[in-house]
Amino acid sequence: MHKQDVTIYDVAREAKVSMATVSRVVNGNSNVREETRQRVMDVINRLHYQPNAVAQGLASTRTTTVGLVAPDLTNLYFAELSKGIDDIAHLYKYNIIITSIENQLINESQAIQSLLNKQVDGVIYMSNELPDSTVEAFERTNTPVVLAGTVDSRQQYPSVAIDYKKADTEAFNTMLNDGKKRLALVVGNEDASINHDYRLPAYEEFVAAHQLSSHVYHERRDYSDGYNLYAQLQRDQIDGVLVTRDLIACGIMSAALDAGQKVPGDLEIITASATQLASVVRPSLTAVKQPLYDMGAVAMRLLTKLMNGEKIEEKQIQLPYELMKKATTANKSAG
Amino acid sequence: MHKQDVTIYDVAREAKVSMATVSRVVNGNSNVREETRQRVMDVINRLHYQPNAVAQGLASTRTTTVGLVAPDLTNLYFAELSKGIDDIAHLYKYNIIITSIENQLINESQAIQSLLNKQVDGVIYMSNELPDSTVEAFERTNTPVVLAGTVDSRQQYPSVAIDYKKADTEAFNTMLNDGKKRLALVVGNEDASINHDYRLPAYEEFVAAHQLSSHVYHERRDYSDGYNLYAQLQRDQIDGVLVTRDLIACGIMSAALDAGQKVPGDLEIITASATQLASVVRPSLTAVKQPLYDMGAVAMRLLTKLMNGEKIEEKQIQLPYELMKKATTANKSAG
DNA sequence: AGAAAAGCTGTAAACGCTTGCATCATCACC
DNA sequence: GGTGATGATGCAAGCGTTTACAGCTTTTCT
Repeated sequence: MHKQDVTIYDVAREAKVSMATVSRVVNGNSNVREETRQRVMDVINRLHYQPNAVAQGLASTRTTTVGLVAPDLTNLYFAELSKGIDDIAHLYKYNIIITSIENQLINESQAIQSLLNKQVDGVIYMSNELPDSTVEAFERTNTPVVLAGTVDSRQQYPSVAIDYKKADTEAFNTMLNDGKKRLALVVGNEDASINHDYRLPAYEEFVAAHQLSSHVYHERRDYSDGYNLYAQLQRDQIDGVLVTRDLIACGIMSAALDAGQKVPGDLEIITASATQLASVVRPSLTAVKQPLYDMGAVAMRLLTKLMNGEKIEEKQIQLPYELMKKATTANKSAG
Repeated sequence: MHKQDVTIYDVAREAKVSMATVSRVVNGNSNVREETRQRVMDVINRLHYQPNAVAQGLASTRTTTVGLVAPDLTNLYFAELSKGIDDIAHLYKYNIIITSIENQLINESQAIQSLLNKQVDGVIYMSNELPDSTVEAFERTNTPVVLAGTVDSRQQYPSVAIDYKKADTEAFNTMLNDGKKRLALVVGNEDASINHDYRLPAYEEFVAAHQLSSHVYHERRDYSDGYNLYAQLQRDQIDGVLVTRDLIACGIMSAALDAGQKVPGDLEIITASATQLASVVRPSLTAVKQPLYDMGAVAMRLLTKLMNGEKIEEKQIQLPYELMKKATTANKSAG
C-alpha cells in the first residue's frame, strides 16, 4: 500500500463540486441533484476512483468487516460453516478477517485482541470453548458476537446450532434398535460446552435409561487418533459408537475393518457431524447431518442485524438436522 | 464499532507526555528514555489502551493485513494451503482477509476491488485462473501478489508450486509400468494455466512417446461428478487414470467399485493432489503428495519480503513433491 | 407575491494515529 | 568551557474520509 493516487479531492476538483458532494454520491445519499450525480460519476469512472476503505472506516467508525474465529479451517466442519457465513457476508458487503485459534489459550487472547483492534463491526465465533478472556475482550469493545455451530454455557451470545441432545439420543436409539448393547461415545474435549452440556448428558441419560454400561472415549484431533482409538473400543467390546467428528469416525472404521471386523455387523458407527467426508468414504457413514451451510448463513444474517442495531427476538436458534442412515448401521445399502 | 473509549491522547495526558511519545512507545521506537517508556507502559496497561488499527493504517499507509483469494475453502487443497499461509501470516503479525471467488468472473472483479479498497498490504492468490481484470486491479494499486499452489502463464508474479509436468509424467509412468495401456487424464477447466501449460502437455507428450491413445476428461466440481464420470471411462475401457482432485478420484473409485471392478486390478487411479481425503478413503489413493502446507508457508514468507520492499531472487519456486504409492496402484497394500 | 418548506451544496471539524522537523537538554571531546 | 554530536521530546501537518451545520436555491402553498 502506498499513498493513494486518486482521492476524493481529485474527483471533487474535476467535477467542480466539493468533496462532500462526492462523498454523498459514493454513499448513495439521495440529497444530490441527478445532474450533479451523473457528472461526479463520470469523473469517478474516468479517474478510476475507488474510495479508501480505511479512511472510510476511520471517519465513519464502521469498517464493513467482520471477524471469523475458528480453530482450524482444514476441519471441514468449520469450512462448511464458513461457506455459509461467507456467502451472506458477501451479500451484505462485508469482508471477512479470519482468525484461527488452535485451541491455545495464550495466543487466543492476542489473536482476538488483534482482530478487535482492526475495528471489526462484528464477530462470528466458532469453537468448542469460549474463554473468559475472550468474552471480556468482546465486552470491552462492545462488539456484537454470534456463535455458529457452537454453544456456550453462558448463553450470553446468540447462537445457531441444532438440538444436539435430541440428535445424539436419536443416534443411540438407532443403534439400540439394531440390537447393539455396548454403546460408546467418542468426544473431543470433555469440558467443551457442547459436550459438557449436551452430548455427555444425552449419553449418560440414555445408558441410564436403558441400563447399559457407560463408555466415554476421548479423541485428540487426527485421523490416526481415531485409528488408534479402535484398540480400546475393541478391548471394551463396544458394538456401537457415536463419534463427534467424521474424520475420527473414519479412523475408527478403518481400524475396525483392518482388524477383520464387520461394519456394521460387529460395530455400528454413527458420526454426529457429517461433512463431505461422511459420504465419500466406503462404507458411507451413517451420520447426523447438520445443515452446516445454513447454520453459517443464519448466523451471519443474525450478525448483520446486530451490527445494524436491531434487536433480535430469539437468541438460541436451533435448525433441523437429519439422521441419515447409511452403510455403517444396519439394513441399509451403501449410499 | 463505536467511537473509541481510550485513545492515544488519553494515554499521553495521563503519562504527561505528548501523543508522539506514546506512539513511539507503542511502535517500539528506540528513541524513548527507558523511564518514560515505563511510565507510558504503565498507563497503557492501566487504561487498557489498544491502538486503533484503522487509524494506524490510515496514518502509516500500512494495514498489516493481507488478502487471501481462493475459489473455495471447502476444497481441502486450498484449505491446507491456507493453513500454511495463516501460520506464517500470524508469525509476521498480519491479519488475513479471505475472499472467495467461485470462478465467476463477474463477481471476481468486484471482490478483488473491495479487497484492494481495504488497503491490504499484499495478496496471496490461489486459483486456476488469473483474469486480466484482476491483474489490472493489482497493477493499478501496485499491490504485491504471490501465487500459492497456482501457476499463471504470464509468469508475472512469484509463485510457489511443484513441478507438475514431472509429477504427472511420473504418475503415468507408474501406471504404464504396472502394465496399463489405456491411460486417461481427468482435469477441471482445460483452459486453466496449470492444465494448459503443464498437465495436458505432460499427458500428450507421454501418450505420444509411448504410442498410446489420448483420453482427456473434464470434471466439474463434486464428488458426484466423479462418480458419474466413471461410466465414460468404462465405456472407453480406461485402465489407468490420473485425476487432478482427490475428491473426484474418490467418486471415480466408488463408481468403479460399485460397478464390480477391481481397483487397482481393472483400474488404477492416481490423484495429482492429495489432501487428507486421499489417505482416509479405502482403498487409500496413490497420490502425488504436494507439500501444501509448506507451499502456503513459503508463499506467505515471500509475500512478507515483497511487502517489505525486498527484492527476491527466484520468482517461480518449485518445492519437492512425493509420489506416494498406496492401494490404488499395483503391488502395495492398503495404507 | 411572499413565506415556509424542501432540496442541494459547501465548509470545516472530526476520526486516531504516524512522522518529519524543530527544540532543548546531555554528553563527550579537546 | 566551548562545540558538535547525540538523545529525548513535542509540535503540527498530514492520511482520506464522513457528517453536522449553515447557507443558498428552488419549490410549494396560500
